[in-house]
Amino acid sequence: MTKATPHRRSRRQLPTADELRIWRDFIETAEALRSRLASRLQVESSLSPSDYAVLLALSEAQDRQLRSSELAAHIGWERSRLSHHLGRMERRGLIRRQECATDPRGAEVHLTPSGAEAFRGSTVPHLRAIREFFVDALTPEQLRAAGEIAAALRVHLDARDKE
Amino acid sequence: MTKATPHRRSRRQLPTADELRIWRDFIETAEALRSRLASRLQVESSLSPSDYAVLLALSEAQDRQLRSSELAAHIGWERSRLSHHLGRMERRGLIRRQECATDPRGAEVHLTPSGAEAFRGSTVPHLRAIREFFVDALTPEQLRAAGEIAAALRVHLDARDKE
DNA sequence: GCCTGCTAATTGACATGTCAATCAGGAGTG
DNA sequence: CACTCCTGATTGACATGTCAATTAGCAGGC
Repeated sequence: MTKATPHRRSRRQLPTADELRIWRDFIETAEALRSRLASRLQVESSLSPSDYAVLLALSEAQDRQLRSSELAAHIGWERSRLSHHLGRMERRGLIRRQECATDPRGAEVHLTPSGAEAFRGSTVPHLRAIREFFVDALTPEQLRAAGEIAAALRVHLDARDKE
Repeated sequence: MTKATPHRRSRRQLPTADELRIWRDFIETAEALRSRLASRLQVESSLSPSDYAVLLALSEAQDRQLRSSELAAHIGWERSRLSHHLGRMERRGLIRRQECATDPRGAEVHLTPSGAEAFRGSTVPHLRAIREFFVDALTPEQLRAAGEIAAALRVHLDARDKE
């Protein structure tokens, strides 16, 4: 698409060395954060961030249960990813799947008592790790800027989805 | 949380709802960016970002070869991850491993002509995607702030490594 | 020469993720 | 009802990553 020219840099050019360096710092740091948080949580609660996201959504849900597709939409996962992950979580006794009453094709995902317990136990360590690794590293202005940057990137990505 | 806080927030407290929202936006957006870039590159060049990182390091190396451990240090990977990845890349003909002349334990990783070719072909699409998904989404001030945020997070993480 | 311990790298088992294919049950149309 | 298409969800094959164990060779002390 030939777009009206931006007032800023030309959109056709490749990134400068500076821009590239920032990109690498940004993406590698985010990756390092993710991996650090994951290994911390693994030790402190035997849950991965993915487990946590699933359990969080279920905990907040009406009756502690959700249709599989609602759950997927809520946490923004592809269906097959969720299916595989639920299979693993079910084997570990964190959740249970049962046939949906209203639609025989569907599955209801239920939080088990053991899953609820694991979730409770991991909440504080999880939040503490986020503060420690992320919030404490930034000044209040940087934190605000981080939120704005994430929002801008998200909007831009979503916009490009539809084109 | 009603807190008459000093200049900085107390380090013991859990994150506020705002802080938590920013964290989630940040980490999920970074993840979305990574995945978007990966699938774009897969289509345009049949290389993953990991492949690209390995090929980039080798391309810049003296004689287009590196000791396996130097390569790992250069791109910041664990050894076993690199070993597995090199195995896959070797099967695809992108690199070649051969015994190191000076230390029989070591391996030299060489860029093959086919690997060099794949790398050349993927450079422009790669850079273009970075501009499109990342640089173009941000104002110059946001871009600068992103660099500073990444640096601050990195420093903080590294500092916590040593404690 | 023989231990002991260190370093380089690989391996195996397993967790996680993607993609394409599949299965089963609606739902609309003739 | 028969046909076709859509939707909900799972599955299998395979790519990727982590962790712990293993293989192999170097190096120092005795």
